[in-house]
Amino acid sequence: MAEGISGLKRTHGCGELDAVNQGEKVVLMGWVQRRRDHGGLIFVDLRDRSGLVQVVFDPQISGNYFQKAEAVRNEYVLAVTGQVGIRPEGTVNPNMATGEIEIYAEALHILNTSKTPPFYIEDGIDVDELLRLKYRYLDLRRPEMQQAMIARHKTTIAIRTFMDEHGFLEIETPMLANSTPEGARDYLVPSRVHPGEFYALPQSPQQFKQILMVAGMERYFQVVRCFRDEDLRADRQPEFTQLDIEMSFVNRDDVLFLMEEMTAYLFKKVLNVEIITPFPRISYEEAMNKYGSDKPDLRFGLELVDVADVAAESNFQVFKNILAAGGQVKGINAVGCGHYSRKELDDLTKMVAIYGAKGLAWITVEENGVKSPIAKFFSEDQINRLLDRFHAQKGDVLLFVADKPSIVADSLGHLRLEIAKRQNLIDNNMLNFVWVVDFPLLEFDDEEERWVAKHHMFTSPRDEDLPILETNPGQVKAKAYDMVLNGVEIGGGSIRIHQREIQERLFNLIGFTPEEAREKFGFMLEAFEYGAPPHGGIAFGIDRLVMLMLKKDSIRDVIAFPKTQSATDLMIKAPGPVTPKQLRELHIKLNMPKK
RNA sequence: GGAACUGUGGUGUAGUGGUCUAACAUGCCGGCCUGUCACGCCGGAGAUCGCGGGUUCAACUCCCGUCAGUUCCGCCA
Repeated sequence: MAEGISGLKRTHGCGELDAVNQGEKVVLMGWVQRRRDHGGLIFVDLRDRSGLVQVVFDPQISGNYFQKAEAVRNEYVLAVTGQVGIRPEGTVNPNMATGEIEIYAEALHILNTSKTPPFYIEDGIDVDELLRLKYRYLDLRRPEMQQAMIARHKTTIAIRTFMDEHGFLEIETPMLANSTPEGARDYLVPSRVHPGEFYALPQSPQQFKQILMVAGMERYFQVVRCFRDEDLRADRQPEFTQLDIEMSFVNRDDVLFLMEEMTAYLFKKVLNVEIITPFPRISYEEAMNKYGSDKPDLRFGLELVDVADVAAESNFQVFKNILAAGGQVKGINAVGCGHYSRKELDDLTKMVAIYGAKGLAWITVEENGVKSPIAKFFSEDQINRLLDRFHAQKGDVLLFVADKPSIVADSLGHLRLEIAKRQNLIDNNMLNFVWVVDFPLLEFDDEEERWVAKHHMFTSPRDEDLPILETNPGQVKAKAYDMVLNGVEIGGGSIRIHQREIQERLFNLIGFTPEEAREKFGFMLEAFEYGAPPHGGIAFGIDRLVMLMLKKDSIRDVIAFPKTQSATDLMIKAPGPVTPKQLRELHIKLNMPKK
């Protein structure tokens, strides 16, 4: 049934046509979106990447091709030859970009037939993710997915243009690299030539880009795939694309200013949106204190407020005990949630329990006074001070969590987001950029009982903190920075260590023996002795960036072939078994758990 | 490693222990129709209710296990 394309040359995209093309003879090629057979007249909406156009089969004009059009079904691939015409009075479709015109078909070639697809190819479908991923080639035919791929393409093109214009070189770094200590699990690749040895797919080209600075490349970037063998989330895939950047002879602000300029350029090029620069900066400490998060969403208020002083004066033993043990008592004002039922408050309690909070105390502000299970532990004056501090009005409810600082921040930080969502406090059209700076260099890992790098171990401490590096590691701040958009971390980087002596001190601090340091990073320590320039950089998550640009909820919607939460590809069925021969060549013997 | 939600014709859903011999919409197939655009009208086909076990006189429905998808916690320098 399918016919060849011989002698036919496509003249236009379906969506490119317009009233100005009236009278033109065109050849269109595309897929059948829908067929409406009226017996004596057949309409076919033909779709290609550019859009839709209505094709009319009329026996007077189409002759024998009319009978052929009767056999056409959804997703058939057609070549239509015909004339562009203005639609008759009263038949214009204002919902269609090409609704003023239609194509009077003079010839029809069926280039291919199609089975009935498992789901209809249109935007806004409500279909199981499993089906979409199994039939990804059909899912990707949907206009919104095509738009996502186009936006992604525009983003990377704009990145390359901007970087080129600012003196950056795109340099490729190896995919087959080494497993590194710290950080995420590596994807390993067995070496056939070196039995028992493995490459690792890069989690990021961190070391290579720093070596490129030592190598005098001065300004490097790369749009690069990175791999992390960790569990997935809506915004985390095992392989993801990073815009990796490194620059020599710069300080922190040089990097921040240039990256703001680049971000504004991208949003202008891709979305035609003006971004105001410079972006506000907020310290890690302030972000954690006010928003309970190192990636605060500043599109709304609902700041966290410390009430330790009032709690300490009260008779509420639960709060007092936690404070005595070094904990915090903080709260937020859930504005307008005063009507919440006991059940709704219990649901919020369950929500904060996810983040480790053992309870949620509440004070509801009513017409005359407050209602609260904990009010009896507070004097009237103490209650009034609390209400003042939160600017609480009638109809509000104050929500408190008392626990160790990390749990208070985590639970109230998420509660803040939840209340904002419920109360519709988030303007979906707002683009709120912020730099989070002055991260701690290190954090203490309770499990391993040692200091670990918060960003990574090549991040430079602030110069003024160098003297206390060994004596008070917890107080040392890093020359690190994250770019946050609407509460999502889209980029992170730092000024790096470029001196062997400081790098060795850091390795030592995080518990590397000199032997381990030499074994894993000897090449870097050595390179630093050959005139390493001061340098720093940043890496952006392109998937997340495009996701936010397009207001999608998952990076899967901006990745052509993403994986499911269990890290499988449902279309190609990866991962899969390999043959015994392949295993033998790799000197690998499987040791599977017995079922 | 853990928690929650979901799984019923191709698709999306309804059905919470017994006329369920599984309903509705859409899609699909056939017929009619020259201005539709989610075309309309008439007719038809299509489901061992994810899989395995258990409880019960009786299970789509309750219980246990398991698989898959999603969201989240841990994890993600």
